[in-house]
Amino acid sequence: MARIETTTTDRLSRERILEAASGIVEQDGLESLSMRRLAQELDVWPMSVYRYFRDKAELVDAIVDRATAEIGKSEGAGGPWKERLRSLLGETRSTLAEQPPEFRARFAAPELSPAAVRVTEAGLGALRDAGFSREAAASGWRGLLAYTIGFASLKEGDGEGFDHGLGLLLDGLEQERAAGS
Amino acid sequence: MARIETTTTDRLSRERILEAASGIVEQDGLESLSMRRLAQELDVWPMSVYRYFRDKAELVDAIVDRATAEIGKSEGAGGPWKERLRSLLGETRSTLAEQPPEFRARFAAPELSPAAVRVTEAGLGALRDAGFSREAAASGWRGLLAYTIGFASLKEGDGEGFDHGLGLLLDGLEQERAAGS
DNA sequence: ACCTGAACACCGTTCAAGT
DNA sequence: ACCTGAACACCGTTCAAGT
Repeated sequence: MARIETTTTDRLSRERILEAASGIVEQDGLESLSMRRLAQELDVWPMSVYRYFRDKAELVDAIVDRATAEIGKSEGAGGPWKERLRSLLGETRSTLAEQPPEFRARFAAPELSPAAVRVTEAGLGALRDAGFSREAAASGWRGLLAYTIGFASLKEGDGEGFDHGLGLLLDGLEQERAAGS
Repeated sequence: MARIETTTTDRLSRERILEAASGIVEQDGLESLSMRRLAQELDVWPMSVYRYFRDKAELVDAIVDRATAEIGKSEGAGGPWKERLRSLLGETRSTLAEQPPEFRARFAAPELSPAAVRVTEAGLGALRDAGFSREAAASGWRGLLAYTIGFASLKEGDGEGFDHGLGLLLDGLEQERAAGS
């Protein structure tokens, strides 16, 4: 049996840094994330992290992207449009609800988050497929996204009541489309 | 002409501290607010602020309360219920839109903010007056508040489209009430 | 008793000094 | 050229020393 070199700490990498950083945020909140504590948890010099991330802001950006990376990945183009939107926004709500408020705020400025861009494209696609004009789709999506982000912010309850209000919005949009307004 | 004692700095007070702190947040954002900078701006020793606020968290609480203090103050009990809610939520949205995301997050945990409590009471009152059951009013309010907070979070545009989606929710709730569900 | 300000235990980041 | 770690310019807050 050859002696095995057990370097308990693997080589540093963006992925390993992000994993540790996400763990800190999940456990103790964003305000507990410091470059120094992160480095300590990785058993690395504080400055080593700066090889992989320009500064703390870039690191936080990457954490948010990672936390929201799965949203909207599984959405196909098939099925009734209301079901597609229910599924897309339900997934968005439940994922955002787990994140700190600062993370949710990024979804409201879609250009800052790849996931927000993807979700918006999927949502607009569903509305366009359903026959909404470009303007109606954009306006409708704005309301649906606002409702979803807001509900994710509500501290009390899980997603209770989310589907109900979402149904009101979707039915209302459907009625408007039928009326051709 | 008697010599006038021009102590350029008035006596320190909660109000004076809050004014200066709010100014810093408005100008440079919440992350720029530090006890040390605040004291410097007030031309006071850093520790003097601690006479009026236990710690920074209590100070920030007070800033949020101050920033949202006017919401829902002018709402009477008269007029059509949908108009009452439009006015209440419109005011809520425009006020929250000016605040940093961390401030908005407090509205989602109403027990933390006197203003959120007041707005929720006013909103529930309007729904109850309109004939909604306690359960229907609570559920409906949850959706309306979520929509409003979410819309306030959207970075692009002012309140454009807010009334439209709000109308869909209100009309939907009205239809449900009529159907007696 | 009150006020002061030094001190403690932190930050993010720069940069000179070492290899 | 790379890596290190001392140093800089900050934090919030405690607390001993002065009045």
